[in-house]
Amino acid sequence: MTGSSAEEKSTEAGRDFIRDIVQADLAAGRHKEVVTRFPPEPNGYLHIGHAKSICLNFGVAQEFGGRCHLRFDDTNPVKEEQEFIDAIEADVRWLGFDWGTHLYHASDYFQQLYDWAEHLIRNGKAYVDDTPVEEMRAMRGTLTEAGRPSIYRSRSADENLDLFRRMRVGEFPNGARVLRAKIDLKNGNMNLRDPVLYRILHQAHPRTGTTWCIYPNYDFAHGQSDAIEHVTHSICTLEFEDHRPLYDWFLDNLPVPSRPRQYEFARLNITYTVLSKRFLTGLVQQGHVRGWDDPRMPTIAGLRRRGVPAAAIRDFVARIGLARANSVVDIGMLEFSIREHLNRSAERRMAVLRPLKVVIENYPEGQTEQFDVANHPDDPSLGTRKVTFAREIYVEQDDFMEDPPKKFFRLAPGKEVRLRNAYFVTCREVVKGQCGEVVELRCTYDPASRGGASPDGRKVQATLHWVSAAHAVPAEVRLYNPLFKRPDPGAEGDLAADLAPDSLDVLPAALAEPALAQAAPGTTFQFERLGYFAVDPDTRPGRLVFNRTVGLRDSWAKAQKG
RNA sequence: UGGGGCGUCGCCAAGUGGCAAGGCAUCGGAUUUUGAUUCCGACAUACGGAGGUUCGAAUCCUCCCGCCCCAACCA
Repeated sequence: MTGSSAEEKSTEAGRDFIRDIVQADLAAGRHKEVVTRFPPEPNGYLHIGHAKSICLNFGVAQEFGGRCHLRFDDTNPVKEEQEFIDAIEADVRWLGFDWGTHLYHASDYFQQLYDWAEHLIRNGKAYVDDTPVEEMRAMRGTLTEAGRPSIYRSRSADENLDLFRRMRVGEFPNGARVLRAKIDLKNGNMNLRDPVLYRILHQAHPRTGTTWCIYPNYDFAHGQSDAIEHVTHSICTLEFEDHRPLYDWFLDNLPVPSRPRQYEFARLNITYTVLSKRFLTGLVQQGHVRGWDDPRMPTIAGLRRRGVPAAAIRDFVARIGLARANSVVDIGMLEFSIREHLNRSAERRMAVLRPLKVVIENYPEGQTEQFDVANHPDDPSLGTRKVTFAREIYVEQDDFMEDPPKKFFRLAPGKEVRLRNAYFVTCREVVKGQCGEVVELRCTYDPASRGGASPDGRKVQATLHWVSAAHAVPAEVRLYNPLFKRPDPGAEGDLAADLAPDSLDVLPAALAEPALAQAAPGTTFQFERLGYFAVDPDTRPGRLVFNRTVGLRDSWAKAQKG
């Protein structure tokens, strides 16, 4: 990892309230070692919001010499799948974190949790309730009205035990009964109004198979799992704040081996982006995107395929900070971190997205020559490559205007520009097609400007990228725009209505310099003057496919719009 | 009208009684064979509002306003 990234600074000085708490706890001797955990539910792919949590949990453990567990919160087999488990592990690793031997699953603790449930029952703190779902919901009351007890609330411990055991062995169908904690039906906190602990689910589990037909829910599993693993700081997002009293209630009423504490932080939101697993799942299932790893997706897999370096994600997370206030981060922040890393690491190449043919009339027919070109302007260690020049080349359509405005520096009739690393050329003639469209430029070059140097000190206003017509290799280039057409998707109530129709723009006839022909999937380059592009896994021999990770900053384009 | 949180520059975010960090964005300017990068400079008399305590308040107190979360046998 290089340089002055926010990521590194954060390990030195960057404080946040979580790290303050951990440090204070360690200093006070409350724990001899900090233990955190990242607890994904394997019901979808990880997204950049999870990356914030991953960086936090693994980061804190790393910084304070503790450890971070990867624990799957796999308590709901109707939604969870092995594919997601595998993808999550791969994504966390790719992000650069290592849980060592500390891979756990809530399902590892099913027996212990079950025993603890019986413990509550024996102590009169849990009961089996036969009330149908609808009715139970109604009896829980509302935000302003207290709940009412079910007629089953006063069952004896023995009867509850008997019923619960029969639930376990599969005597009852789904939904017939649940196990509930007996807490306080009048509490202002809905989570304390006798929450459900176990439900009957005749459903095979990815890990425990058909061993169980009753499953604990989140509240009954999470805190106890933390306690079993001796997690010291259980960090989650704000919406779980109301669950903390319940989290603590279980720890208070069960013979758990340790006493973890829950802390909450504000989840990540990004403009033009939706970070809701439920919605992302819908995009995939309804075919709005090509899959979980579609480069338009804010998933870790999508960002990776798009060409975003893991270090850029970590850097982004470090830059946005951590707090308890809800906030929406400008997508530009993410783009900044991406450019920051790619600018340093990506080798430069030339590629033309929308080719416009140029014939250099005074360049001898059949002649070619090669230039040695630096792979990186600021990093000689990245070496050089050969770039072939010839009489017929292609430039970018955007780099020519027949009738340019005052500040347009690029090619225009009679104008001279530099071809990057090659020669100065002057546009002499514009060749048009049937409909008056520009199909070709006839130019002349100045042999004295070889290599792009100014022969007599004269200036050109622009330097253009180009490829040799005879040597370039064809490529498909995929440009991505935000998935949503407004910065606050869903603000009007309908997320789907805010989906942008033009989030994918495929350019099938791009041309890349030959040095790109063998580029391996996953590699990222800067196409000079255009942006950063990653080789897509769809690439096959003879068929290059690139994803635009992010464009270069473009003050010209900005001025045009303004 | 219940419970739990949160409000500091356009966007993140430090600050926890002593005279408002930093980053992104933006706007100038320098350098430049990428209108990129880099570099320099500008950018909150002001901390949701109103009172109060204090020599002194974003930081303490009171009231008010606004926003978010909670009524799954999801997590």
